[in-house]
Amino acid sequence: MTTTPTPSTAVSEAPAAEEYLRLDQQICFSLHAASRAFNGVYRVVLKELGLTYPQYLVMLVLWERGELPVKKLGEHLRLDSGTLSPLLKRLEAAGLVRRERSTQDERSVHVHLTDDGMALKERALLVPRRIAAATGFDIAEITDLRARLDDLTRMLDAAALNETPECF
Amino acid sequence: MTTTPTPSTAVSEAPAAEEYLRLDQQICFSLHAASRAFNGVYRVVLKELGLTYPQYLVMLVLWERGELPVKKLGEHLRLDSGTLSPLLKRLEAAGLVRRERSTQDERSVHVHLTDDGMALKERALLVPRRIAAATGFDIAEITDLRARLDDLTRMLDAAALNETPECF
DNA sequence: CACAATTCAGTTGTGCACAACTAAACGGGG
DNA sequence: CCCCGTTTAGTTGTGCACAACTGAATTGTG
Repeated sequence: MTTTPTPSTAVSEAPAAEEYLRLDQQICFSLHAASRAFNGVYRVVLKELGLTYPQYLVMLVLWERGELPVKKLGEHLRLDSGTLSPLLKRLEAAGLVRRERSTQDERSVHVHLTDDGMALKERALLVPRRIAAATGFDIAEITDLRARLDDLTRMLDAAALNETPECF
Repeated sequence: MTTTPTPSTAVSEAPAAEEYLRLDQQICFSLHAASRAFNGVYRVVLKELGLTYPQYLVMLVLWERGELPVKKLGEHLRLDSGTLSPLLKRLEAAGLVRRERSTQDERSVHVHLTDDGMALKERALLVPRRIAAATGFDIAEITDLRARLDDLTRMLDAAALNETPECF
């Protein structure tokens, strides 16, 4: 195992490909694991608010922007109606939002906060500090990591569209 | 932004908390979105191998380590049996792995690669380069990002265990 | 106006993540 | 040897992600 650290002018290119496979294992696994670890901490912190992590993301957008059609909500969160429709129904069942079909355009459904939904924001204000404390990162580190992740997302989304059939 | 690094004796603490909420929205959303974007690119690339992204992660471990009990596989991937059991059944149904109960310890189930499973590695060797091309990041950037994400995961896992009930 | 294409939310089906639980097998202490 | 706590997979139930589809409303074009 791992017999050739620097293949250089080796007789076959197989070792290089194997190393790529190992690196790939590392980066894709790291991102996957970090996302799930993050999710796990939020799960604990949000439990007392009665929210899941994706529900919290939806509430964050609504707290900041007030009221939005499902379509816009999906654009902000990079989620489609297949995910949002049942999630919003659960938030509505919990009494945090109301969904009302627009009178101007009956195709679209506008999501409003209820009084309970707005009130929940006060309790949610404590969440970010608990999360920040859990990461142990300072503001600069968090901001930098965020920028890097957003770059990554942009690149990946662009690549998914092009679907680069021939890159080598 | 970040106008009040130390709120101290301010007249009201609302603005600082709101900013934290906004920053929180940014970082938790960024990680969530990056993970899903990554997943999406893998989904496209792995489609021709007939693998999902989590199935690919399992195969990567098996390609590198050969044969493992479910328990060890779960430790490597940070996944429990509730996720792995049905996933492994699907891989077995696809003819890529075999699951066999250990004769030494009948509680544990060992996961082996089949010939098809081993053969699939050859086709998978092309995957990492296609992903790397999609990110547009060079090796150094990927390695750095990976290190940062692993730090984050470690911190979050540690915090989840302590569950820091009073941090402020 | 009529009709085709588009937009929007919702539904269905598949797979993953995880908590909570079950059941079988193991292993050590009386 | 037997009991009891532990370990290990597996099952069940809930929720999210997403592809593929449906159906209603809207818009553009002849």
